[in-house]
Amino acid sequence: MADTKPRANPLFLREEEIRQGIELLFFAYRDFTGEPDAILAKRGFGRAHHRVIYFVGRQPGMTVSELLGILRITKQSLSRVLKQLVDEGYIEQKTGETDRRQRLLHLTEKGEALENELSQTQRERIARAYREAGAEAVEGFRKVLQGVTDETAHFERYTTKDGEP
Amino acid sequence: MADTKPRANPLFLREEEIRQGIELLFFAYRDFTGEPDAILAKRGFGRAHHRVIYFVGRQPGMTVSELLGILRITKQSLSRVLKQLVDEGYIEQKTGETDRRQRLLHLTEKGEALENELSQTQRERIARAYREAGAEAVEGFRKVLQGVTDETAHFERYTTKDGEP
DNA sequence: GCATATATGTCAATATTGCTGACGTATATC
DNA sequence: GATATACGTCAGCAATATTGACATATATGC
Repeated sequence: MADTKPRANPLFLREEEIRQGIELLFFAYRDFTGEPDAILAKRGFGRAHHRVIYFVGRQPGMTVSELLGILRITKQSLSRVLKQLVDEGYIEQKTGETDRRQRLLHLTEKGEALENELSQTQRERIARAYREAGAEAVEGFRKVLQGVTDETAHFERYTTKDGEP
Repeated sequence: MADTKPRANPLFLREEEIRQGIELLFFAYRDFTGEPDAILAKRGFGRAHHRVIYFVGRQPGMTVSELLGILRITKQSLSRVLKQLVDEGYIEQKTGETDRRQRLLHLTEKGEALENELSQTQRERIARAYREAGAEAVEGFRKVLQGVTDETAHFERYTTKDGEP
């Protein structure tokens, strides 16, 4: 199993390469969430609040069901953070016009301000990484991460929406 | 702020591109941790146990301090999961020879078996994504994720260690 | 050799975020 | 009118993180 001559065993290199990928994901995610977490903590919020604010900001008028599908958590879990965000004036719920059972989610001004503050650190981080790596690398980054992601359900519908704004 | 003609505003496209990066990271990480989480749940473990087992398997003989530096959690948090893993026979602690205060961490056979089972799903996922995306894309993926990661401390030391096995 | 620093462990209290199960209300649909 | 769907809520439980305080063993500097 343990070959001491790395050059002699291409499978070892492959394994090493793959494990580097695993670790890159871990470290990148760890550092990526660090700064927003600190901002959130000041307001008594956590990462779950960030996710809700982010996706509602991304797709205003989103329904609760759609959000649940993206986050892949239970409605009880979502309900807790969503209620807080509504109660504290970050998110508004508007009754759906075609289907009055729906509660369409929107950021308030206060919510938008927080969204901006939170995602700014992340946007800067990504922008810097993109700039330093170059356009070609960015395309590779996208291809690989798409491949890592499950090709199912909401993600597809959600991400292919960029065609028509 | 809201330009309705996307083509006319290159900054809008850039923003869109960057937000896609944010989302790719979120979705990839979400799906990447899904399978191991299910395996862990059967043994009464969580994601934190996985991280410990993974990194100890990656660098046998690692100290507790080094592990803390990688995970960036408090020693109390680590202590809880580490104690469980030691008590249940997944990890062994050996007193350091040069520094007897250290408790060098190693996987037992049982620990290696679990490590393998857990990371296999992730290795397969990464391997598939790499295969489908191609070598050049992989290089881009690495460049960008390195850029997203903080260039500090333990990560550097840890990842540049692959030169001498 | 003594003071101090470091590596590690532990107890206690608290917060966030996830889960399951059960139940309720409003609205749509067949 | 029966049934399904969208959403909300109460209650309890578990995993993971935090802070703060304190303890032990060993290393290191003077």
